[in-house]
Amino acid sequence: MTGMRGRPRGFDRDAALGAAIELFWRRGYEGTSVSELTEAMGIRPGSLYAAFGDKRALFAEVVDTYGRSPVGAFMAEALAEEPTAFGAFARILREAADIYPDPAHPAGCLTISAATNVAVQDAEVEAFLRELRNANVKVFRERLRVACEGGELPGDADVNALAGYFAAVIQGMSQRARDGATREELAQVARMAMGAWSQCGLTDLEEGGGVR
Amino acid sequence: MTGMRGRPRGFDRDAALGAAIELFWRRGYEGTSVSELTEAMGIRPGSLYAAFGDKRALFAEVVDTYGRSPVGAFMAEALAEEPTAFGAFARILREAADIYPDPAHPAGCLTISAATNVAVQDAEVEAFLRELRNANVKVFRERLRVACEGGELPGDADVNALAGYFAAVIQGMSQRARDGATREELAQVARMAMGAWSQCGLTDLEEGGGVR
DNA sequence: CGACTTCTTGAGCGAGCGTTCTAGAATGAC
DNA sequence: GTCATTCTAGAACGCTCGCTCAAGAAGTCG
Repeated sequence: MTGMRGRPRGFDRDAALGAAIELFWRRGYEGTSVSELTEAMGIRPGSLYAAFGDKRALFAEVVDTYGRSPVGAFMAEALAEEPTAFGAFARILREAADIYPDPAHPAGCLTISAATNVAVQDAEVEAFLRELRNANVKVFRERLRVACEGGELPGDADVNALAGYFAAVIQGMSQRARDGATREELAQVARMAMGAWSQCGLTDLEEGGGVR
Repeated sequence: MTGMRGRPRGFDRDAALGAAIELFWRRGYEGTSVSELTEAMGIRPGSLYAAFGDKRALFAEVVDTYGRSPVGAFMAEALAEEPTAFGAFARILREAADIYPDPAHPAGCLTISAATNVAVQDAEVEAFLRELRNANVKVFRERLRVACEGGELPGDADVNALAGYFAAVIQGMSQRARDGATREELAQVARMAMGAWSQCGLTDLEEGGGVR
């Protein structure tokens, strides 16, 4: 009962997982086939299923591992470390503009890209992805609520709308990065997006005529 | 050489196309199988291939038809009809908040949903979808350029960034609608998004310390 | 040394994919 | 009527999918 018994694994599990991350990041959940995975990971299907379960479980582990990586966790870190909500969201947008187009890895955010995928047949995976999306919005909302209670935002600020707004912008930045937007363009988008901060759902700029 | 020869078509082509639109709108390109299509359209595969070509051609026709429909053309109409760029984009956002969550049809924008799909295996379809996305940004950019030349915007306004910004927000609104966001939430998002207008890439709100 | 356990290999499973084929049915032209 | 043409119905094509299985290889145990 000392060392583990049986034939030892013949490949580096972490390296194989890294290859899976890269592949899922680039091509999404359903866009990546098991045979592509086994080829990229350098193993045979039997080994994949023995080491990771099935494709769904592997994807879940990929998302989890990515979320703990420096690139994947930058939002959570900003929300936790910045003293003000304004500082946190400004930093998130600024860093997203740096990270998303970085050629060192596939463009955009793995989580957002995977979660944005609308072609998912598998109902369980679809629910999983929807949870990923809404979890992000929920975290934003919570941070904004704290800002309201702390007095940084007016007590009647619409945290729902602000959270939805930032989620939308960030997701859009990820997609724009995938479509080839440069770091400079994304930085500008980030700067403009923070312009909404001064509004907080208070100002009413309805104008331009009553079409519809 | 008078009437068309051969056995006449036994189904309503427009109605069948409408069913295909509904299906592609809900489930995306790759999420919709030909057998699902034939069932929803009430025809057999042979009839589908005879009338529409193949799945790709059918999808292209779906996108085109949707783009000419009132719901699909609201952006182009706003850009063409509103005298100011501000009015056009404000109207686009306002109408998107109305249309995207409308339960009369699948949530969000067919074009954006389909184009956002990252799981597309077929390289040609992927290129087609990318073009759809970038065409939108391009149209925005052009309208903003006109606004610069007309004096509505400062001549050195960053039309690239503004166009990318609005594209990102609108895409995010479509996705939020698909995730169940209400008309009210989207209307708030739209209002906030227009707050960026006053900036036009001039203001610099870099602050919050030099983390990163 | 076996006995036991675990991993690897490679073939192959059933199901679904997009698509095509064959037969026959329904029309206009002559 | 007969022919050419066009559509319909249904079976089936080849392919890929995610996944499994049987056999053997490579270790730790006693």
